[in-house]
Amino acid sequence: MAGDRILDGLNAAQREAVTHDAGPLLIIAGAGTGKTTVITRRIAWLIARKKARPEEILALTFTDKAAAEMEERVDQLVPYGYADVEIATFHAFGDRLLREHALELGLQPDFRVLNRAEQVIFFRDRLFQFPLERYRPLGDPTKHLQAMITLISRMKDEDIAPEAYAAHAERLRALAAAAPDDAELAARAAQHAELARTYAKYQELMAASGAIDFGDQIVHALRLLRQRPYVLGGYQRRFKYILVDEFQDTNWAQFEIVKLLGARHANVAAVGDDNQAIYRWRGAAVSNFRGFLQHFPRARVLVLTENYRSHHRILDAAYRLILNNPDRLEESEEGRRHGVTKKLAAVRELDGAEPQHLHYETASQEADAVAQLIRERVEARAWKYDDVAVLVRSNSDADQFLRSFNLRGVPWTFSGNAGLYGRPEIRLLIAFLRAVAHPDDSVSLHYLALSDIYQVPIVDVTRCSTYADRRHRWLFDVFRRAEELREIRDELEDEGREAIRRLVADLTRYMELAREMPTGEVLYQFLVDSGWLARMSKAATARDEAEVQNISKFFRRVQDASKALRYDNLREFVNHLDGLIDAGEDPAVAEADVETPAVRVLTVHKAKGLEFPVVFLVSLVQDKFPLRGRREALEVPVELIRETLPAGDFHQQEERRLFYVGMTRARRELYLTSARDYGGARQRKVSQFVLEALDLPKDAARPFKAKAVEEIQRFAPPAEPDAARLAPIPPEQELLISHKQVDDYQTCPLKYRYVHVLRVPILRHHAVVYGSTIHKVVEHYLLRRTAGNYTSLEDLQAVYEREWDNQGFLTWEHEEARKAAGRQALTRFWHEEEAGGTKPTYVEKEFGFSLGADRVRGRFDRVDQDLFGATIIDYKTGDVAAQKVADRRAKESLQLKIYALAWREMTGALPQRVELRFLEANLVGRHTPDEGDTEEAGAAVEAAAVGIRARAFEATPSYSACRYCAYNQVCPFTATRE
DNA sequence: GGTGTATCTCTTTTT
DNA sequence: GAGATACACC
Repeated sequence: MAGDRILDGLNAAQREAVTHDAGPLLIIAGAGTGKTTVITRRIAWLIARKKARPEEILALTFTDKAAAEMEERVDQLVPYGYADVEIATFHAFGDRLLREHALELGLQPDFRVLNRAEQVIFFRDRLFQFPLERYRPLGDPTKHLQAMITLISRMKDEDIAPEAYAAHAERLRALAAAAPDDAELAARAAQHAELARTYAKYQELMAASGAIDFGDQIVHALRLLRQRPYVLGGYQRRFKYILVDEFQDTNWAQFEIVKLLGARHANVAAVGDDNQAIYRWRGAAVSNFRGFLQHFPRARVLVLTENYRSHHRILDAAYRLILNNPDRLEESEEGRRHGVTKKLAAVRELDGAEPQHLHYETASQEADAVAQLIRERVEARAWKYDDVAVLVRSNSDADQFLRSFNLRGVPWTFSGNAGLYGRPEIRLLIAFLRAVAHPDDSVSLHYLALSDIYQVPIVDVTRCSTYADRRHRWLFDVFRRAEELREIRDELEDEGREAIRRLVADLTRYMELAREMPTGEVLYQFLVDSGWLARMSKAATARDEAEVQNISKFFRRVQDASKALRYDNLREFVNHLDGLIDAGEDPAVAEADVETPAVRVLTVHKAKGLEFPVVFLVSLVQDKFPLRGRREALEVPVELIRETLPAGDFHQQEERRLFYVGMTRARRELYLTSARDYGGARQRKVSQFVLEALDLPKDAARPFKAKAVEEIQRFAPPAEPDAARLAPIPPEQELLISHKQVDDYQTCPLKYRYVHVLRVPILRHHAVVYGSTIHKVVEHYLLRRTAGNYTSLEDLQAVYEREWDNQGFLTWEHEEARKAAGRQALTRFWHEEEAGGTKPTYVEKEFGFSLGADRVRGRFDRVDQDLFGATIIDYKTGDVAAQKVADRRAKESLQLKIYALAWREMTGALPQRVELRFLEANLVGRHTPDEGDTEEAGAAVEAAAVGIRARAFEATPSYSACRYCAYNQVCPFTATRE
């Protein structure tokens, strides 16, 4: 009988686990101890011994991948091929329950499951239906949206219903009422009340539109089992045996489901390793381990410690590390009672080298040394490339290594989790789709025109953009009428003329096609016509191949997404895609071909469950690994959390477990590497985990030197296609420059080029549109006042109505709310001015002064003069919370520094004060400028002028610069991954 | 030891 | 651009 085969090769503890007859069972399976083997064989054993029929067994996992793998291994073991065992992820299982009982739960039977990006869109589309205030600021209504969605999702992990949250908020309100002096408590009560109402509203709206989210797949299923005893009874009778994989990753709600389903037979077997719990941040409750023993006090506990992966030197180091975590199961009361020990013993890899720590001077030396070592060892035939894995804590740590691998000719694959929409080939396709769907999207058209496919000379594109921008026309219209517009026609070279003609003809044709064809077909046609398809089919290099795979991945997404649309047409699709991108969707780039041997670079999280002969854990310095802990923007109130929270610094403990996971991936060799300098100003300390694992003294860092030449090579800027560089502006020629130009150049020279040189037209952001409307109204009032004319409040409001521009608002509710807020701010402004505001000396006063060969120009919103001197005032509409912030903004404003300099240049004296008047917040930021400010202003202007004259427009991407840049969708250097 | 300024980072991933 | 932290300075 098959029994022999099922127990073949198992050690004693494994055999016990597999053949455990009935009753609850907790299997604590350390890294590499054959966890999956035990589960799959146990399933096979239960069937072979007729303990249960296949359909009476339920096995729950976390990932689709794990479920698929388990299913395959069970199939191999169970002779008759009847794969009726219910092997599913928690979510898939919950989903099935819901679909079978949708009506009883008040759900539409064909409900849709929204992913994160779709949730964001759903919420944003209905943002103004939510009872929000504090968490929906009008200047940036979606500011807290992501945080609220995360909060709701965490609430579901913890099995906290909207009513429970509301009750908590109510308790806080009562407490606050009892303590009227505690302003902080009152604020907290109000915030939670707002969030609780929002959570309830979210559930209501989701139900009304027939949608659920991933969290609902668990909590609705839980509700079903709780509220419908006959449903619960049915499943309890059916599932005689339940197995849970990766038990340390279950959250509270998931364990509740397991408890309910297993209540009748109590044949629940959970398998996991508390030392490998690395998903606390998404709700995993390590305390479920202890919870299991409390819920099933008579549970059998088996500990697997025979490790089939690594040799003892690696295992000992990992154990030394993990001993530093106080909260381990083996230290707990329950753990002791059951004699849990987690010290792993090597049984296959008998001996090997101690894990090594390699420390370097700089990050690039570290990366280079790793690359070189791998190469040497491969050339010496000691390793193969695909024996080696480089594990990083954060995706961004991988860059340096990939660059070094390129330099040394080491083949690699990187499994990141994003970046598809950032690939140049995909950006181009998206730009194409946008240009066809929205002829007024000049940014995309601009990108398309300059692309390899159309190759319109940059001079010609710039000429057309500038023309379009000055006349407020679409770039597309200017292209289309290039032959008629004399200013354009006479200046175009033949080459440009032909390229533009081709571009316009193509786009027109695709617009026609898009009227009837689904998006996928339009895109396909473009790939054919542009010659890409032909090029793709003869992809020669690995790079080409990656490009092709990315394109086909995007293609599949296009087809998936168009299915979700009511009408599959290009416009709908592009709007949908823009929504998704805006909501943060960014699929991973295509996985590289696994057949070519290559070093695998991946995050430690992704490496969980995998093993490699050689492992490098890299960038091991404090604040990188362990990464500094960050709190969630909105947190589940601790009072509502039912699981026992771990004691002490649990962030650091989780990082340590993650490090443990990383170390225990290695079979034969483990290298821990670090460097002193990672590009910041500060020296970095070697990760405490390295010292703990290797039992090193605190000063164990030993620097190495790299060769200077290699250093220089690596810092060489990436080769940039030299786009018809124009001659610099000679020193004798005057350069006109404004504070906005200086500011843009400082932010990023390439942004400066987009805005002020190429003049790529963009849609203005609602906050900008709104700001300029308010500005105009204020200006109208002040000008009249200076001239001695009275303006009634009604007239002021009339001007406001007339000047109102509805560009860019999220929805009409947003527009209405903003408009009302503006009306209020203007009313207040009017009252204050009428009640005795000083009469302005100048309004909208132009200024200009020379700084060397440069001439700085601009315009003061308002200048008030009195006996003590001048006050320069600039009006703002932004959101400022406190006086301190307003003052700081005034103090740090480059604009005001330049204004102060201008005033001194023109009058000989510094203004006594500069002010930022925040109209909506009703705050005034004040600052007294000094020589330091004017010096700084002069230096900033000069630095920008030098760059602009030299036409130096290299991008300086950074998180903050790119985040709100209007060009981040088409800019090849953007630091945003969207 | 307290305060002000300089510096750094802005994860991890599944359903 | 915000928020946290490290460091310098008193």
